[in-house]
Amino acid sequence: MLIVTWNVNSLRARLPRVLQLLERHRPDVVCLQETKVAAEQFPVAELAAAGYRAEHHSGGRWQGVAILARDGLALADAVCGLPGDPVDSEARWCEASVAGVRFASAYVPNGRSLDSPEFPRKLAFLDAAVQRVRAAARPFVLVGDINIAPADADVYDPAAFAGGTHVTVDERMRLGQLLEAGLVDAYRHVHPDEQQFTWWDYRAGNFHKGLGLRIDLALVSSDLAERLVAVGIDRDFRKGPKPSDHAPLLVRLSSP
DNA sequence: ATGACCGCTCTAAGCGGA
Repeated sequence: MLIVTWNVNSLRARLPRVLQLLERHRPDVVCLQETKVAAEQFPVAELAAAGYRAEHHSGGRWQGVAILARDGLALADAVCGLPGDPVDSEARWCEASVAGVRFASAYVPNGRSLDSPEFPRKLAFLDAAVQRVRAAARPFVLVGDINIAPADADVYDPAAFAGGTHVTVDERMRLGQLLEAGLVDAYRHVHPDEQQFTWWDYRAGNFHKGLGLRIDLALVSSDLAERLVAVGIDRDFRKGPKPSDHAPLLVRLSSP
């Protein structure tokens, strides 16, 4: 099973690149974040023509998450929203089951700055995610733009991020709780020592300078971690015409 | 160099993103 997670920064603006990804990799499951599309504008027909069906939680101009399944795979039991998230007006979490695996596509709040009200809101979202993961049946896959760099090795310049979001003890403690709940950071599990990023600021030529963060994660339940065959980041999708500022993360599981 | 982008839209030198 090939699973992809990708923050597309607008599904409407990125549709050509999403279709390119579907054609190139033929993934079984694709979790999208920051679709930034109203429900009635979700490109159902275009995705169907490419051989995919979607469940989505769409919030209009901001946020938005989706789960796509390749034709022939059962896509069932979709649920929008994260129980326990104190903000229910933002589309940041959706779940669906594909081929017997429960998937959550998550777009964790950015947090903006440590003194912003958005920062405790980010922590509260993460607390709710921990509760959900503890309660969820296995096999379970939580993927998405988690907006936390797990370790300093996942940051191009840790000194530059000191005092900022994405690297604080408060955020990393909650990521640790997700792992303690039985999830495995699939990229780090397969690549214990490599430094690769999933996001690079559009500005300042940061992508071409290699200045990025690893903040898009695939967290798989331990029963699935045994089946990890390959985990990679397709940097080609950060290149070329109208790229997202995130690159897709690809996770391949062997057959059970 | 505390610079540089991109997509959204109540099209504003506005906001949010990370």
